[in-house]
This record gives sequence, structure tokens and C-alpha cells, in this order.
Amino acid sequence: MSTVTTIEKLALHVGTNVTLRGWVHNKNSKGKLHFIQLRDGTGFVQCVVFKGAVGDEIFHALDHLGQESSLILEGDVKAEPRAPGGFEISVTGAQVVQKVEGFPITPKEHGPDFLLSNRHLWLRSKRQWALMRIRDCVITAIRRFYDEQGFVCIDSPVFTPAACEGTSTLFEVQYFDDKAYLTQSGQLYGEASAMAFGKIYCFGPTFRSEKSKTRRHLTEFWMLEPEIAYATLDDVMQHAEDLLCYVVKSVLERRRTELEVLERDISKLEKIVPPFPRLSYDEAYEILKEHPESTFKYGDDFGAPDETIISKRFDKPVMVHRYPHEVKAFYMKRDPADPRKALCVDVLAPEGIGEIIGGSQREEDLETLRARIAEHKLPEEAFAWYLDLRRYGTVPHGGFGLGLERTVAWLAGVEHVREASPFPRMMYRIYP
RNA sequence: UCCUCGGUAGCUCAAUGGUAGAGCACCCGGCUGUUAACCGGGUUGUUGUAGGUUCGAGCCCUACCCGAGGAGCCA
Repeated sequence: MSTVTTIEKLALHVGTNVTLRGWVHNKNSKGKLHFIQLRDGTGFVQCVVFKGAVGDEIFHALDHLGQESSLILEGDVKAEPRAPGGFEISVTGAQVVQKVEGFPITPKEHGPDFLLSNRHLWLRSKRQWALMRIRDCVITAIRRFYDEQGFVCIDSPVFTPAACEGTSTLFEVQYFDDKAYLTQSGQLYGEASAMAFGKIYCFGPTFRSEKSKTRRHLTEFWMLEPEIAYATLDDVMQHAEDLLCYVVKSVLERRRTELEVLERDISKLEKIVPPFPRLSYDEAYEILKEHPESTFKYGDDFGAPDETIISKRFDKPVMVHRYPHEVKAFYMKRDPADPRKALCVDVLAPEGIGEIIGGSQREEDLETLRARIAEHKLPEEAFAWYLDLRRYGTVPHGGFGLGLERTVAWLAGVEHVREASPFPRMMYRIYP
């Protein structure tokens, strides 16, 4: 009797007859012998069909199976060092669900335009399989981490009434007779939730209508935003370090095969252990001074090339803290030790991915915050509810935002964040 | 928004201003250990669009469209 199972569980079935339900990933034929690389979503396995073993009828049914033909195979599981993955199926029976011809994405080279236009099919390739499973692992690790740490998931709304920091980067949508905007950050709502639940996180999609065309940008991406009552900047940095180490460890434990498919240098991930280097803005400036090719001027925010110079000094994520308050958001608390600086931190990932986390301790004083809103020429009415948080039981607090796709791109070692999103949205691309 | 590069077969690319090509995919045949299999044969074109220069334009010129990389801004 044949047991229905999945490719990832084959190790439990060596020596028995199993049924696998999947798709033809690739096929080679040598006369009276077919090699079918079958994929079922959980993995890939080589299936060998001998004409003598299955008879003429089944053998010929498998003769002209194109890539991505859907197929149910029955066969004996063998440990086989010659086969990719270490296991092999000696096929004893087969049922072709659909015979396919002309699947567009062949095992040869393709360009990004073609692949992105065929994203719905590209997801079936081995590389995308590995990437999406790593993405899943990162998401699961994040949620497990927060659950273990006693955080409550309180999601922020996607429709928002107004800009939270500026207006130029928002997508405007019709909201009945009014206008609304797609959220660019759930943080302000996160602060309200932290005052209600203590330690919270929100995790959902975020939208930026900036006309960015770089390998680090999407118009829609997922952002994790923890917010912690009674947290200082040091607490926020410690928390970011704990989270990143937990996520890296989880990916190394649970997605090693996928990292190998991507030919990721695993030794680089194994170095991601505490403590991470912490660098003040002024100390980062000292590094940039040694690089005449940098156009950085003291007082500016760091540009992408500057971030690369700084992060290349280290083989771990770098935390750069206490930027000049002029280049940071209105809600960040200023450093009592140096009022020209904001109590903020950016975490720069290694290997040129850039900023994966931006966070801060928030200004908790009502009058100071009102003054900041006025300085930034923001309409106070829009922030009335936010100011209430400082009227009723205000406490020191802080949090950060982590870009999921940038984090996945870094861990998986891929060049472009678009591959870290199942259906990436970019300035010139909204299909499929 | 700005700068740079590109658009030729289903895909990846080639083609001094002079008949539009190759590899892969696909189709037919061969092969009992292939890993992007291999070997033999075959099919495949509005050269992004619209003008212009020229005896003649895939190639030169102008405008536009589409895409990629980067800057700025950000995660």
C-alpha cells in the first residue's frame, strides 16, 4: 500500500512505497530511462522511471512531459548519493494530471523584466522556492520571538486620515466622500497601543509612493514595528539586537537547505551574534572622514554609499545612534546630554543592503512635542489624538521599524529586494 | 524629478549603412545514470512606436513609449 507524503518527509519513508503529488521541474530522458525532477512545494526530488519497471503504457505517457506538467507518482524511496538531495524515487506507477507544453521559464538564463512579468510562474523556480521559504521562516521567527517575550500583536490601520510625517510619499485613495492615505508607518498607532498593552508589535504592509528605482526599494513592503512602554534608547537597541540574533539563528536552524540552494555563505550568518557594534553619529563621521570618495558633510543624513562604507567596516549589523535632530522625525526625543542630537538608531545590515531598522526613543512631554509639531509646520489638529497619549499617563517609550524584504534579502544574500517579495510592487511594475 | 545604459525569434544574445543570425525552448528520431544531459534533423521575425536622412537603415538623426541600474528619500 502506497503512503501519500511530501518530499520534505521522504527521510521517514526510506524503503517504502510512497505517492508524491506535484509538478515536473525538469526532465531528462535516456532511451528506456526517464529522470524526472519532481517538485511538490515542500522540496525537489529525482524520480527514475525504467521502461521495464512500469511497462510501455506508463513509460510512453511520461515520454513528452513538459516542464510544469502536473503529475502523481508512486515509487520506492531510496537513499541515493548520486541524486541531488540524497533521496531518489524508483517509480512504480504514474498518473499524469495535466500534460504541459511550452512553460515560459526554462532552466536557462532570463532577464529581470521577463521574470517579473512572469512572477506568478517564476515563484515555482528553485531559487524562488528557497527565498520564499526563508521569508516565511523570518516571519514565523519574528512572531514566535514576540510571543515568547510577552508582546501583544496590535496591528495598525492601513487607511490613515493624514500623513504622519510628511505628505509627498503617500498613496492617496478615495474614501467614500473623503480622501485617505495608505499607511507609510504604523508607529503613531503603535505608541497608542503600547500605552494600552505595554509591549506591542504591529506587522503588516506599508506603502511609499516615492519614485525610487533602486535595488533597495519597493512601493509596498512589510514592516515590523515593535513599541515598548518605559523603554529608553538603550533598551530599543538591545531589543533590536536580540530580535536580529533570534531571527538569524532560526533561519540557520530551519532553512539550511534553502540557504545552500541560494549558495549563501553561511559562515557570514554564523558570525551574527551579540554584541553588535554601536557607533554614535559622530563616530561614524570619523570613519567617513577617512574616505575622500564620500561626499558626506557633517550634519547630513547618510547616503547609501556612506552606509556601505560604514557597514563594510564590520561583519555584523552596525547600530548608528544619536543623529542630528534636524534630519530626523519630529516625534524623536532629543538627547539630554546633547540637545543637538536625537535619541535614535539606524541598524545597517552588512554586505551593502543598507538600513534594515530605524528607531528611536519618543518624545513623551506634551509641551515639547507640541513645539516640535509647530517647528515641523505640521497641522496640530491631525495629531490631537496622538497628543492625548502625552496627556494621560505619559511615560518614556520607544520602538523601531524593521523592513522585512531588506532583512530577507540580507539573510538570503540576494541583490535586490524585489526577489524577497512574492509579488513585488515597484514604481514601474504592478503586474501580475 | 535627475543621471547612465538598454529594447532584434517564446528566452538569452549576435549582426562595418548592403539578402535577418546563433544557442536554448518547441517538434521528429537515437541512447539504462542524467544533473542547464548529449547526438542527428526540423519550425520560429511588423528589429519598441512614429517621423526623418540615404540609391539602400536593425545600425545614423529627432521625438515618444517601455525597461534596468544609480541619485535623492526612505525600511
